[in-house]
Amino acid sequence: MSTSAASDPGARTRGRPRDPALRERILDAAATLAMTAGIELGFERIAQEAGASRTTLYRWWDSPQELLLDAMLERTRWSLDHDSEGTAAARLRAQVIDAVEILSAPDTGRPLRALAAGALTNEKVRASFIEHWLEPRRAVAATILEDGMITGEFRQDLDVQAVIDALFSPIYHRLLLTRMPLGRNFGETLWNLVEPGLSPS
Amino acid sequence: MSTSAASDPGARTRGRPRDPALRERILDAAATLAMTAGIELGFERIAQEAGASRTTLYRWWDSPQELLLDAMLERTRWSLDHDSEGTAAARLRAQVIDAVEILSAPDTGRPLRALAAGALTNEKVRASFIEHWLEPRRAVAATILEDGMITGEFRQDLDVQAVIDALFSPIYHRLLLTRMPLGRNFGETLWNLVEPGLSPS
Amino acid sequence: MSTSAASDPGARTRGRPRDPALRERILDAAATLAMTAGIELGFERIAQEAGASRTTLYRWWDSPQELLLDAMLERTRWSLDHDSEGTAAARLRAQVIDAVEILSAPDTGRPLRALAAGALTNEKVRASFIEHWLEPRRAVAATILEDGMITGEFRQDLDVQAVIDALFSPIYHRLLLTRMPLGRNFGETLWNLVEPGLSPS
Amino acid sequence: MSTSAASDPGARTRGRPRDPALRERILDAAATLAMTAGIELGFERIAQEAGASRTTLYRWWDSPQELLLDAMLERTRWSLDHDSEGTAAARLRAQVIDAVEILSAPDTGRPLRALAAGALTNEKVRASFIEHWLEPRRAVAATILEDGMITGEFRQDLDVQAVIDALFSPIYHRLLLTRMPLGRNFGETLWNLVEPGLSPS
DNA sequence: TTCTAAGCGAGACGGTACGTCCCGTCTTGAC
DNA sequence: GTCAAGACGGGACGTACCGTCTCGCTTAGAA
Repeated sequence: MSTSAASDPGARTRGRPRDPALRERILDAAATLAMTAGIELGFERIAQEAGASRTTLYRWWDSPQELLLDAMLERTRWSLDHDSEGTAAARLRAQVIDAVEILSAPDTGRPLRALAAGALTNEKVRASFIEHWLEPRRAVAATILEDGMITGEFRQDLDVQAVIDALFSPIYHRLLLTRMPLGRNFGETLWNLVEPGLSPS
Repeated sequence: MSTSAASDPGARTRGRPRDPALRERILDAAATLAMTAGIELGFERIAQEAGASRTTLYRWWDSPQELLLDAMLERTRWSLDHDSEGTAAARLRAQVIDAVEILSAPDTGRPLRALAAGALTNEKVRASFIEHWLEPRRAVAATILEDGMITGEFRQDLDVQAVIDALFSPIYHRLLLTRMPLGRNFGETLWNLVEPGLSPS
Repeated sequence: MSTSAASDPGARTRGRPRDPALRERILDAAATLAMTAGIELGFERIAQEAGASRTTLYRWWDSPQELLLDAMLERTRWSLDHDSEGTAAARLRAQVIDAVEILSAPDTGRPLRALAAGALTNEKVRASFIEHWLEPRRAVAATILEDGMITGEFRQDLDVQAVIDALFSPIYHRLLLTRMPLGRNFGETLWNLVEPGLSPS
Repeated sequence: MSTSAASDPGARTRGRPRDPALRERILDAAATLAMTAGIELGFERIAQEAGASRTTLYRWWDSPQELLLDAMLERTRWSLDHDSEGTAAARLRAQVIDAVEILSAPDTGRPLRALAAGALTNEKVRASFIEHWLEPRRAVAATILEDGMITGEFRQDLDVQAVIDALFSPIYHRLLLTRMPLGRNFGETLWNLVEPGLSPS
């Protein structure tokens, strides 16, 4: 149910059609609540905030966090598109810096905390979160890394996943747990630290 | 109240003294539940498991997660002691490998997930978790790094906190979110990746 | 909420309609418990006895005693109807004897004790108890008394409320506090005692 | 334990003697609380108010209400002494008027409500209440009535207990349940109403 | 003086009921 | 078929007292 945003356009169904505006209101409400209020996200509150019925939420989503994930996915298009020009190093560096920038913004970072909390609590949420949020972004980085390995810009024997972990997980770590400053330069610091390990010989 | 494990030895108080065996039973119950069952940790279940009264738990802890943190702190002494011999690099490398080892063990990793979930939900839990779990371990690594910087083994201009993030947060990331394999070699891979960024020029 | 037994017949409301059978089961449970067990009446036990959820009781009543009052009001129609034939004296006398009879029956008297205990503890219960239980019955007696005063059967200067007190409060007193025998003749004794004070000159 | 105010004077016991001042403070606290606050009387609050330990209260009384009864008995000596001069009618009339006066005073009436509530809830309290409070006062009235019956001032066939009920229970009824005005004249009204039923033929 | 019994305060502990919150399911009527 | 409204069972929460207990300190008479 969740994250199946599209209702197949050709599907001519009987009965009252789903209200698209309502869906938007619900997603908005979830995003707003996740940003302003704390972590406590429940169908009850979202429904109230959206002026919708709780029943409706249950019809379309299995948990508030999956709902929130839908909201986040529609509202944050970050770093799924990227330049294909320049060196692999430059492109990867830009990715890291972008990530810091976006995750430090409250309207992305805050809901992400709620999402992460959900992922830790609920296995299904975790799977969705990885599949629809983390993995697509890791894939972009992976592509760049593999490009660089092919062109010889990077070492041939890199463990791609480990590199991605080293570059990006510190950002999530600071956002979610330590709350250390996520300033502009943190991305650069991180890159400078890991970059030497990428170059050949 | 929580994490104030210290039993003031000279404190001759009036009133019935606290039952130490009971405390142990409770901490055990929490640790066990956190390892076997899922994340859902509640005073109700812990009390039942420990054969204690729910009221008693409320008397001593503010939340199940703080209770669990106490249990973890008493049961996991990991990496607060470390050799002071060998090169800084070797000692730091050992730290990373140790961390992987211990966090991948179920009786540490599982409760840690519950703890992290609590930290994301409850600000007070987060503070305690950082103060009593994360920070002491980061401090050890920080000391080694600073040693290496003084002896010239590492670059002078390292951002110590960022280095620690790069080395350790990937482990937590895999444990908590991606659940990618946390095998023996992951520590080494990580170290090999970051190490070049530590050496001077 | 309480004692608003009225089901507005025309009220076509949206939402799932209230289950009338459930309501009956709850009232029955309360009445039964109040009769058999002691005074300790709690939502917990009533819910269990009725096979209902505690939440449901809270939805409809503010206290177990108000619930019980509802039950009593629906089950005891005593002395709200009365003959309008015969002398005022005869009718009043019948009222008193009736009262003794009914209050000495366990299925009315026992719950009434619980109700009175509630009325002493909880101001709201007291108000309801007076409004819905005591007052309507006093009103009947008052009407008879006033009839008699108009026709000259009784003295003109009677303090109606005081007469009612003298005639009926001894019954409650015996039921609730002294537990002295509430036999058939007690009503007659009482009547014979007070009656001389009612006649003119 | 309760209502055994006197420590047998000859009893020379070992050990620390009971602190009489403390006992007074506790009784005072109970009386004060019963007068000002509502009905909710508990050992917890009394102990706090009296600056005593809860344990101490449990040592000496079985329930807060029994404690309160002790307090009332020591503080209210009402109508246990009475004139033995004048006609029986005059003396009985004075008794009724006195009762109204005293029960309408807040420092007697309010605690009495708490006491009555306890009597309805707890069988032991009820027994004590009747034995030490109600019965002694009824006995005085009974004596007067019997005097009058012997002298021929009253009818020979009176049901003494019923007469007492008719005269006094309305006062308790108003105090405890209806809260109708308990003014000066209520006693007289009551007397005037019942008195005709007492005189011979 | 020392011993011993009791009074007393402090506080731990198990336990019960409370009233609330949110959850997930259901049943209805309206669109 | 969608949606709002709302009843219902259920579980956990955090709190308030309750009654019992185990301490240590104190106060006395008895040995």
